[in-house]
Amino acid sequence: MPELPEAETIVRDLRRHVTERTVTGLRVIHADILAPNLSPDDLAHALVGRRIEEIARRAKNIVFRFEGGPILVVNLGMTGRLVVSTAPRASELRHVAVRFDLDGGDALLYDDVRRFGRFDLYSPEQWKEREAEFGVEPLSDAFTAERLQELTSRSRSPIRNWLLDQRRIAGIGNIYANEALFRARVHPARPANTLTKQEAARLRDALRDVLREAIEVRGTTLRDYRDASGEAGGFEPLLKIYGREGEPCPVCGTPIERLVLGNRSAFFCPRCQK
DNA sequence: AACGCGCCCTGTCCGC
DNA sequence: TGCGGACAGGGCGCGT
Repeated sequence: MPELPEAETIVRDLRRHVTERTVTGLRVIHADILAPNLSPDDLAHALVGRRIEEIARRAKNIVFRFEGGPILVVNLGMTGRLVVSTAPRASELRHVAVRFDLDGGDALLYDDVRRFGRFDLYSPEQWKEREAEFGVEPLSDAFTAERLQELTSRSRSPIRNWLLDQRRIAGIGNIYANEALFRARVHPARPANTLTKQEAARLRDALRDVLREAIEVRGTTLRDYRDASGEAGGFEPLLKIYGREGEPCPVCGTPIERLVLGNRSAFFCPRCQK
């Protein structure tokens, strides 16, 4: 997915549309997106008749807190969408996996072509435990240059791979990892523990800048991502490096190159990124 | 224990 | 027009 900015956009949209609403019915069309220990009946029993009290984001997850305690955590995988049924674009959904009927007559739809997404149900205690496994939120005050330097110093992984591990920094995916490394002028294959203090500081700032800018324009749509109204995000034209193999580097004009790290593409300028 | 890899699944695009 | 292969915002479980 949907990385941090896209999940954040959806959370903000859903807060307006479905907070304080009660789930009056629930239909699971594709049960394979449910966690292995979770049946459609379990989900319905836990949530039907309950009011959504709060919607939040943690890493790339969308967290629904229901009255009385149950917490539904939705990870959108690569192609998951959460769209309100009254949006004009809702009729374009072709792969609805779960439908939440809401008081008032409309519904919240979960659509997912590839079905890599996942629904998990937790008690507050269980979620507290699970949540602790995620790393620092990059937009929080806790994410300082010193913290990043300290974290990177303990790994020899290529920095692009390192950034994708949700247990270290939460919410970074392949697009924003590549964009931030370009802005920080750090080569994606650099072992994490070789970053200098200055490079770590630049990377910290670059991550925060790119995530904030992407949230500002409601995320990046390459193919599948949509907000809660079914609309595309606006950051794709603002990508400087991701998906731009062969195009001139926007800084120096050198053709952008692609390499594969850990089975995923990394894009970089061979001249700007050391 | 940390890291890399293959896999889950469907759709699209590109070259032949 | 059809077909095979590569590739896609993620994350888990496995083996080393």
